[in-house]
Amino acid sequence: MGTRFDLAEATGLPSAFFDRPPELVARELLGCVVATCVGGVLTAGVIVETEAYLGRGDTGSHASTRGVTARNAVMYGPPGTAYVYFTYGNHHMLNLVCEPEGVAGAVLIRALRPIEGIAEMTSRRHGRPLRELCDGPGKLAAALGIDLGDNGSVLGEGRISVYDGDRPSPGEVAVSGRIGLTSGHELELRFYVAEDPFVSRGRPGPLRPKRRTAAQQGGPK
DNA sequence: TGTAAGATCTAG
DNA sequence: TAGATCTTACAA
Repeated sequence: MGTRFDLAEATGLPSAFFDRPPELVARELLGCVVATCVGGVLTAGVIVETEAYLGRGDTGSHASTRGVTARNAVMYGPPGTAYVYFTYGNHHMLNLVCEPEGVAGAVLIRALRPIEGIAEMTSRRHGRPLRELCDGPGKLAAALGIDLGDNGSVLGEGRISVYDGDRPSPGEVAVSGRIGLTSGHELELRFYVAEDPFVSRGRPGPLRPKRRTAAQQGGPK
């Protein structure tokens, strides 16, 4: 790996690739390439870390709500579309929708190894070093220029495309619990390339539950 | 309508 | 380690 990404020779992943259970897709996305073309600038990176999110029975998933909501509707959409959402007030997350239309499922892209448009990514990440450009879901979305405008876009037809790449051997793939969840973290649905320096630094398990109350927030923002 | 929680990141 | 940021879901 480590070869320069060539769009002309890259093979876009077909929707059939995503028309499968998220845990399968999440594992097989490792080594594939996510690319965006925002403002005429191409940026791309090799996927080194993913998490699978399932449907109603997965308490860590946005699809665990009582039914389809305005936010999670895209998770029930056709496979091979982008599900982008905004969280924690300042971060966008990139997910790829899996399963047939009508069935909720998605894979969160958690970390990339930058390979194309590094200067642009560095600019979008305010001069952060290469290792820190895409080593987290919020970071990679920022580096790739992804925002809510990409939510629901079909891969390869909008600004986001996903291409086949050099998959790691089974021995290089590690599995763990998902990161940052207070519920559902016990499920081993996080897949990453072991020993890869671009994998995020997060650790499995629940985040601290401490929150400010409305009174502590001290009025409108 | 109000409250609580959240698939995070960064500064100190 | 704690704070910033604000959208979403759900209960009352």
